[in-house]
Amino acid sequence: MDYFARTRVRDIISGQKVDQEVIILGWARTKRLSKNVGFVEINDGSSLHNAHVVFSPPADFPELERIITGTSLRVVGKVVEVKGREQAYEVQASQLEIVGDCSPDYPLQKKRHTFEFLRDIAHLRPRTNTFGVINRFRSKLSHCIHQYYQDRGFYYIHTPIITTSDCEGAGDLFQVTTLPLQEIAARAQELDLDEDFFAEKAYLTVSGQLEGELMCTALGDIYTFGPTFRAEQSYTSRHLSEFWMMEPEMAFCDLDEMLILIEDFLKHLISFSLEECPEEMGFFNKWIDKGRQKVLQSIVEADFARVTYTEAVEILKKAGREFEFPVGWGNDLQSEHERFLAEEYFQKPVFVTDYPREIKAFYMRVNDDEKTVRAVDVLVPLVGEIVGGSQREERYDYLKENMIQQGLDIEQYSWFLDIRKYGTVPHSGFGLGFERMIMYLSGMSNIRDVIPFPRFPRSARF
RNA sequence: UCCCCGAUAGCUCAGCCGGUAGAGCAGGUGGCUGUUAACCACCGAGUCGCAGGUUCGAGUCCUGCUCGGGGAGCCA
Repeated sequence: MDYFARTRVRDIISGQKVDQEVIILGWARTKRLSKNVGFVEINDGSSLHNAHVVFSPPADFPELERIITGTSLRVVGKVVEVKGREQAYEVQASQLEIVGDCSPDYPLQKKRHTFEFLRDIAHLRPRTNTFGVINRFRSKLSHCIHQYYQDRGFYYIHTPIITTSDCEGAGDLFQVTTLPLQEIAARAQELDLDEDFFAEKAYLTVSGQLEGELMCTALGDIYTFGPTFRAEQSYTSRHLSEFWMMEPEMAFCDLDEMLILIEDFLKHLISFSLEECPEEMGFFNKWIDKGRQKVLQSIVEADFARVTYTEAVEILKKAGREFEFPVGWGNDLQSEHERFLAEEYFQKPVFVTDYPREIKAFYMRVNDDEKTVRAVDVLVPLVGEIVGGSQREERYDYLKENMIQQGLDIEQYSWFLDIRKYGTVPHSGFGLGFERMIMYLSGMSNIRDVIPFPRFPRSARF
């Protein structure tokens, strides 16, 4: 092929190649033919926009007949500037070659499809405008996250996917096993864990946090960014069984210092999107959520709201409205409460800190009041909880007591306790749900449409 | 796991008080025009999600199941 010789569509429509001959390798999105002139729009994945290729006269290009939406093509032609058209540049074709015919039953058409339909053809939906934009945006935002932390002296740590910690405090786990379960079940035998691959129960990770904590006591500032697995039976528009989470962990950092980092980080992601991804954000603003850009712009310019859990409860009590779930100190905040705080009361991202000890995980640092812990959730309109984090309990005795109270196997977590035994330091960390961040930035309302291959209960195709 | 809504052509949908199936788009054929979600004409296309039930008769009413959507819980 002409892999190295070809010109990407992105570079053609930006005008870089005007008056030059180019080779385009891509897929037909739409074709319009008439007697004297014909048009084929070609997309090669490098941009939302298509290259407009002109065939004049169409009779000179018999292959045109075979082109339907989806056909893969090789085109040679000259880039010309045009006036008074939607597109600023076109390609006057001199050669046309069909690389791969497209069967007429191709499901994608030159019109809008519902996201529900596209989920059923997740192998083809990357070729649509929306998913092209989403996937390019995911890539850019991933890079941005790495850049942000690398620039600040954080190290990227690859924490394990397979773990034997069965209670990281974050929900149900997928068990990993090589035992022949069907045979064992057929013979009604007992499972012998000693025969299993790791000779003990193993799971897919629900968080890299515990390993992150220990790495930060060696490297200072670290972050993880990888897949995370939750086996809950969640059927909602904001939960996945497999999702990507970004988790920094900072030694010698308390909660208040971390809040400064979180706010700066989230604003950085927003600024990056607005400034460096105009094509994507323009698309979202036009087709997905009108007014998205304005909302994001206002977030960058204002401070996030900050309340303690106790203050939040007071606000909810005074809200003067009936909630389905009762508001009371000691109860966890329900979705409706979080939505009220973020969408109605503050109308911007809000930090909620210092939750009751009983409703939070064992590793969170206990406050002097002995009733609350140094936890933080960041709630945003539309998505809900986008960040969850805490200052970690760095005092050996407190941590051990918390673990016993919450019924953890001390023996299994001895390595986690050791960190507090050998030169312990205050440290803090949080987790950012990558897909939820994409939702927030794009305005996409279903998390299954912001990840290429969504996994959720009863669904792991493609 | 619980609550609500839905499933009709490849896609998006209409189909009234139960009477035997329709439109746009897509595909095919022809025409026309520097077209741009192109346009015009014609053509083919359906086990009305599945299984029962009520009825002379069910896309339409009832029950169960499957799948999809929205919400709750869990959380990122």
